[in-house]
Amino acid sequence: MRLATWNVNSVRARVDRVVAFLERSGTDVLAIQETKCRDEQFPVAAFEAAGYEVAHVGHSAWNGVAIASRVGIADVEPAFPGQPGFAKPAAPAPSDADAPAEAPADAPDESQATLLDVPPPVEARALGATCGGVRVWSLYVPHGRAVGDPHYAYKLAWLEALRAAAAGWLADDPQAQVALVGDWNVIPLDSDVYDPGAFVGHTHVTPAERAAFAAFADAGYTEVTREHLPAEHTYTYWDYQQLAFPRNKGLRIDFAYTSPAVRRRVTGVVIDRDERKGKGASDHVPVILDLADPA
DNA sequence: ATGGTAGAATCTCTA
Repeated sequence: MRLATWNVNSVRARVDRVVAFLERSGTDVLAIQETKCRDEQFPVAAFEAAGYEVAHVGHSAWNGVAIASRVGIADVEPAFPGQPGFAKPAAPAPSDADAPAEAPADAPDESQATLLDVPPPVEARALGATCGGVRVWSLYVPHGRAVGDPHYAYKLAWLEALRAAAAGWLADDPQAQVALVGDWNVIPLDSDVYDPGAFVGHTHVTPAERAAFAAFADAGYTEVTREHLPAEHTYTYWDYQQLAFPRNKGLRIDFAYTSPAVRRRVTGVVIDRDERKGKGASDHVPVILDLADPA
């Protein structure tokens, strides 16, 4: 079975390219990130015409994750258990000068009540489905924006919650076939970035992010793309700006953590670097795993 | 020349 993951940066803008990739590569299951559309906007027909079923979760023009499969798609979950939402920081309390003088002192504070009563919205960043016997999770880890930004704490909490869920799946069944694939928005090693100096003080490289990423190994998972492609400066993403791709100023941020039962089946990994070429490319390229039949 | 790209809810946000 051929299992791939690809942050496509808008599935509507790139549907022809994505379907062409599926057909050219012979991919059976594709985990897609950054679809940038709502469910009803997803171009399902083009995938179905090529022989793939699609599961998708998307709430807006941001985020959005999907799985396309030609080997079945079952038990779809639009989030992982315990997936945190992003809570906007509370607005600063109005000063005395701003408060209306006639407001009764015991008036209920509705904004505070809303913050307490409504859980933060869970973003469309994780979708699970069982395809060809493998529990596949298409993951779009929060970017973090900047160290110290509320989105940075959210990113760390999101990764830790995913790790806890994934550890639970293996505890329930040590033989479980699980693949956690996608855009992790973490640069695990200095050799995964064109110039570590360019990321000093930036997200993606902080010890906390790297520890959150490495914790999946402690939970029993193996990052099989590095296992099969250990060469330094093997990138999966090149920024659109500043001629990053022609200059090969890339990042390695798309990975596949697998359970032991899947790890044993991996016979090869390919990063489809050529997919970054030409007009209309995503800024990420597909990462492809070949899996032998289960023992 | 102090930007530079791309996609989307485009008098601007996100990456």
